[in-house]
Amino acid sequence: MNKVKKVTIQDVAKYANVSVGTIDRVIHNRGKVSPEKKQKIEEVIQKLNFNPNLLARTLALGNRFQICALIPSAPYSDHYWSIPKSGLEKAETMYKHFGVVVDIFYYQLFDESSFNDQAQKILSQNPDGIILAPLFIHESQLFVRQLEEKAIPYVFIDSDLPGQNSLSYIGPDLEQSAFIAAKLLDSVLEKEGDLLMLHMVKGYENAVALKRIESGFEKFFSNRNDNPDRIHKLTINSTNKEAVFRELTKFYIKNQNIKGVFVTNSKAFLVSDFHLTHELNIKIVGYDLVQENVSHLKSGSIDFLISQSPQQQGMKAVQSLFELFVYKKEPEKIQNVPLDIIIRENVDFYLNFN
Amino acid sequence: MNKVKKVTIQDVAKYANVSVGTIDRVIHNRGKVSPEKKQKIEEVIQKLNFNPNLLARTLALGNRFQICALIPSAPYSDHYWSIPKSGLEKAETMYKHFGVVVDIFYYQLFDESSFNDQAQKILSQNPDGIILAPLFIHESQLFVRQLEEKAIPYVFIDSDLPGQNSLSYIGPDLEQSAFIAAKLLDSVLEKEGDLLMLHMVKGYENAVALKRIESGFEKFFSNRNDNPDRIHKLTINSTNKEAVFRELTKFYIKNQNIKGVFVTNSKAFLVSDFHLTHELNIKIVGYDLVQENVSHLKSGSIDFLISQSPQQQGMKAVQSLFELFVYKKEPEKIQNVPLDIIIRENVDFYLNFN
DNA sequence: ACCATTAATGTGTGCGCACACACTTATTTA
DNA sequence: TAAATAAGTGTGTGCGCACACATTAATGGT
Repeated sequence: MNKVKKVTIQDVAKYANVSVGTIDRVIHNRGKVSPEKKQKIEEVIQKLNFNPNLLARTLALGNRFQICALIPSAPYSDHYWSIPKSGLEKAETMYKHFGVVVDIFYYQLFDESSFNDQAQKILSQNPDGIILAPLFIHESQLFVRQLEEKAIPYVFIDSDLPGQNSLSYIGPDLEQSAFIAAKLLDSVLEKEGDLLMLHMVKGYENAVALKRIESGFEKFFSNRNDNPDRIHKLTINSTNKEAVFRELTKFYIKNQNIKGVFVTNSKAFLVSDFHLTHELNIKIVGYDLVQENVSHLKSGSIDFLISQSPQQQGMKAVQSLFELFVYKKEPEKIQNVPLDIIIRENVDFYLNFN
Repeated sequence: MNKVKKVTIQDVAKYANVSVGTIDRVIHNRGKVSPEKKQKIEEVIQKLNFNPNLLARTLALGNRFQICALIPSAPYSDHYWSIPKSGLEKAETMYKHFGVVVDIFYYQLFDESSFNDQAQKILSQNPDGIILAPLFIHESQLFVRQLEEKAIPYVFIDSDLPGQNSLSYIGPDLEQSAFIAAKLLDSVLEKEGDLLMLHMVKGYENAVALKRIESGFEKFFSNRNDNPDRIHKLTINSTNKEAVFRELTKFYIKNQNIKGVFVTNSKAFLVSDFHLTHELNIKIVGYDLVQENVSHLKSGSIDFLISQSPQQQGMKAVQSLFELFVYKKEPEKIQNVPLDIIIRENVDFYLNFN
């Protein structure tokens, strides 16, 4: 058994003929060390390849890093937001031994006041770092301003709020994701028929994000010099089934040559439902592995889903903050996650979140 | 600052009116504890939600877990095997604080004797766990037998060796991956033209694996009652460019209606090269994000690559062994990794291995 | 009734580190 | 010249746990 005996601070001390206290001073440059010894010690550290034992350090310091996350609540299991949440939790169990605590606060998806309430609660806790899904632009900006006053670092997940001093944005490249959606739709369409890009919004959505998506989608076709009239856009101000059905009916009656739909949120299953009830053979590309989408994908009524590694987003967010706390390591300002292309045949591999 | 004071063994002791030694006995059931106290203590542990501090435990035990990995060497950077390797290393830095050491041993891809040499070296180290890429079936079986004699747990990555007592297999579902390849090829082919499934082997490959791939590929078309004559198979006993070109020339002259090729190893770029030099417009689906494949994908001469999360394989392997060591937790016997569908538009997101 | 077992419990030490504190010398200052 | 100050060092304690060992209480045999 080759016990790769770890080099300890004691070893360094013995080797350099000083006490551990002096080593400690050098490591943390607290001064009060004669230049000669300092240099000697630094050499010894090099030679012995000494690395402080993070375990012992954490134990001795007893430091706790409180990370607060502010994300939408998942009203039911299998809801989209339960996945980033599971990523946060997974990362917490990973890092909890190093004193990391992740407290998750939830706001209601269409209720800014709940956002503000929770934000204030978080502020009163004086956490060491924040993970924020800034779905409400204005409220998020206000919150972020307060964080900056308190010098609390924060990362965005899921969607970005450019122009802020966030430590990092961890999420999809939206424009590229729409470009991919376009390509996928095109690949199943035999190069003919019209296309619909369908937004469903409730008025609070990030308009910049939608613009990016539109631009990515259109870019694919303009790159090919396609006829721009092929692409239709429809915005429905609701995610309510009846409302969506009503609007879709109206639209499809006027536009009978639609062969493919790109649904720009996670509600592709609603459109799929509509197609099924009206026996329309129209292809669908959507976002996110929410339960309804998955079952429509498996039954073949949705063709592609684009998944933006939601679990990884949660994990990376915690990881980025942890590394900042412990190693003073600044993460990349933008961390784009993989855009997974999901079809019926590979969906199962993406579904197990232990 | 809400210091979420962690519950320690001391707290439990005080609360239960016993000494820490008794708590310790209960936790590790070393016996010698009166039933009443035992029950009392267990209740207190529940009530206070006591969780042993893994840091302190690791520090106190001073245990080191040596994991040896035996994988093919990566002759150049960007080689396929550098990715699982990076996964192993990433996991090591993650778990090194808990005493995990991952020693990687390399064998030459087409040299069984190098495999045996390294295997013996590993055995002489008496490691606590093994990660093995069992590309050489016979030699791997021999190695595994020796591991079992020594009761050293082992996991397979990349390819499975069914019928062995491995702790886990961490890798792709090959059959499904070929099924996906078929679907992708089909989706870009406008439902006509012949298909080629191309093996390149050097005689040492896992025949069972190839059978699985064939079966998955064929299943897709037979599910649709396609004409089986559409599918051609070719096996080239080399990965040498000249040899491959020669054999492909021979084949394409005889089979002029081929519209798509599925390359069953990571050498799709060779076929792509061939198509480019001979100006053939034939679609390609292949495996793995090796550097040459990526550049052909980006230039458009390869259409799809299927990636089998190589980095995750390395990470999960270490993780599985770690959890076995520390938590006595047996992993799933088969851990299939995601089969990522890679196209030009999303490849970049999969390429950064910090 | 005595000592020898055995069961049940408590105590002390070290893992590697950070940090407060104590201790030396040399250098000022009153 | 004594005392205060500073620069450079060493020592001791605790973080939470595991484990060897010391101690006490309960039971047995003769």
